[in-house]
Amino acid sequence: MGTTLGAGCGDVRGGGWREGPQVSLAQVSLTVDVVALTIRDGTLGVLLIRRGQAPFEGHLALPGGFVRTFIDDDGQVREEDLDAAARRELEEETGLMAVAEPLRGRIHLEQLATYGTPGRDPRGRVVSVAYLAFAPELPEPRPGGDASAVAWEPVSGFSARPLAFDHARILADGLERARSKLEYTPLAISFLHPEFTVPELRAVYEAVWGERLHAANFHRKVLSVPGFVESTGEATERGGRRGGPRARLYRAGDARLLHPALLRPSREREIR
Amino acid sequence: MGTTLGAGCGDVRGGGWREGPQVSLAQVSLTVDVVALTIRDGTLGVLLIRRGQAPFEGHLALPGGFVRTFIDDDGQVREEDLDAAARRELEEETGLMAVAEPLRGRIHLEQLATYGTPGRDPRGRVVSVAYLAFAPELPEPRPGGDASAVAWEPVSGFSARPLAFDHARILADGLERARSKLEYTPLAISFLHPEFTVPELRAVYEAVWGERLHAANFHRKVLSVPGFVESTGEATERGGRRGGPRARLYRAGDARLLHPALLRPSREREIR
DNA sequence: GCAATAGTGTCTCTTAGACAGTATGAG
DNA sequence: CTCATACTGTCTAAGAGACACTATTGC
Repeated sequence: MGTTLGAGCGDVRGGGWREGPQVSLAQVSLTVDVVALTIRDGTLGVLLIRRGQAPFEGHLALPGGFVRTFIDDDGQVREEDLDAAARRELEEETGLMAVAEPLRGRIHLEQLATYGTPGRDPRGRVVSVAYLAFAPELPEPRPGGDASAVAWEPVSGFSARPLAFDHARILADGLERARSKLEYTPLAISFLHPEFTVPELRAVYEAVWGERLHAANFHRKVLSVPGFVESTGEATERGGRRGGPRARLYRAGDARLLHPALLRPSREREIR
Repeated sequence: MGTTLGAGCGDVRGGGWREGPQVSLAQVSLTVDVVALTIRDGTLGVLLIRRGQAPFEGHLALPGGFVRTFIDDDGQVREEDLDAAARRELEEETGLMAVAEPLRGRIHLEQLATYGTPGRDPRGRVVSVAYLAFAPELPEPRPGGDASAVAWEPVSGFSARPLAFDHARILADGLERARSKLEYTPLAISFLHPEFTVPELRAVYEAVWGERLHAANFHRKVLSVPGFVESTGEATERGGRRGGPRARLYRAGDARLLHPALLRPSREREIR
């Protein structure tokens, strides 16, 4: 129990609480953790670090860290926004900012959920705001911050190696959110470069959902959803690795929601 | 700027941050705020309190308050879970616990999102975890905690009276989440008593979505979605207020997701 | 009786998904 | 050439939504 638990500090507001144990307002440490997903070699990968210090030293974990308060030279307090903290941790701890500067802003980042179960962090009361990031294929990251190593790991095998803190739960929630968002938003395109083919888009869906899709129906479906993709008029320079015609190129359309949605074939099994 | 901003406290972890301003780990105050929705007289209502003290004294606000740390008589620190804090604030600040004890556990409560923009609370760095609650029609609440008044307000008019803090934004996010969840989950049933009729269920959808639905098609659709509702074999004692046959009674089925989903008719307009 | 409502029948249009089939290009 | 692949055609079954219609109740 290292940090100040805030017992007795904070401005206590009057009235309304009951007899019984002494009560104080919780001052908590706030962290952000990022579930960053990408597609590498046709499989879904998540960015994991190996922790360089206690607690959970040597364990795999999601990139993340404490939200900060900056104190400028003139004494002005500058607080960090949660979204900014998530983006900073992702860039800093993985070297992505240095390695892939032109990709800044092309990484989709959204808040996932907040985890505050007492005891989730042995250092004391630490509440974590988790974020979900979708990134196009990126170069190998480089460790920074308190990470001793960092790498894209296939999500299929993550359960084999337990993660630090409650990060396995956060990752599971992030994966479910990602799988669900692919159904009714065009976010799959966030995994791709600005110009892409329909088969590449299908590969994203197959990797995230973990199942094969019917190529012909997927193709027609994608083109029939208004605003999903927009033709560039161009085609790839060469055919696929094993031959075939050159695929046409598309870019993102202006739709923010897909209607009708692309539903997962296996949905029926999760209904009850 | 009342509360301790945590500058300089907390266990600083080594390495990795850049030159420039002095940096410290943020110790924040943590609050929960609840967007509690119900259907009253066929219209969607949200539970609002009138704040009894500064800041925003006299303004309307969502029920909520600080997450607490309890210190038992033997000095043991007992931290409060976020979900528990949300439920406690909802019950305490509105008197619902005393008024409607048998309804505890019948109120659906889920985490909505976390709001931590610097400056959102004039008292300092206060981060709020917002929750969304669906409740069946409840008796009038009674003020408690730091609320000087509390009431169910129709959501249609909330924008006329600005809410404290960033609660208007939180309410808007909660409404959108609720509207969306009705499409693909059976949560509309959370607004109803254990036995209900299809027209009552339709009234929930109409109130939350704010649009009239086609009664005949809605009826057939609800009965055709596997596991949505389950017949009790009974019917209401009397017909509607203006006549008509007695409606059959149903209870919740075992589905956790609706497939196929019930889509909002007006969805097309929000797509781009 | 009249008006409102619960619930069913049925028709049309759209969509999902299966399958067949053609054209293209790497090796 | 062979074979995988991009893409199109077409058929079937299911669902969404519109409309007509019957049955039942309060007044």
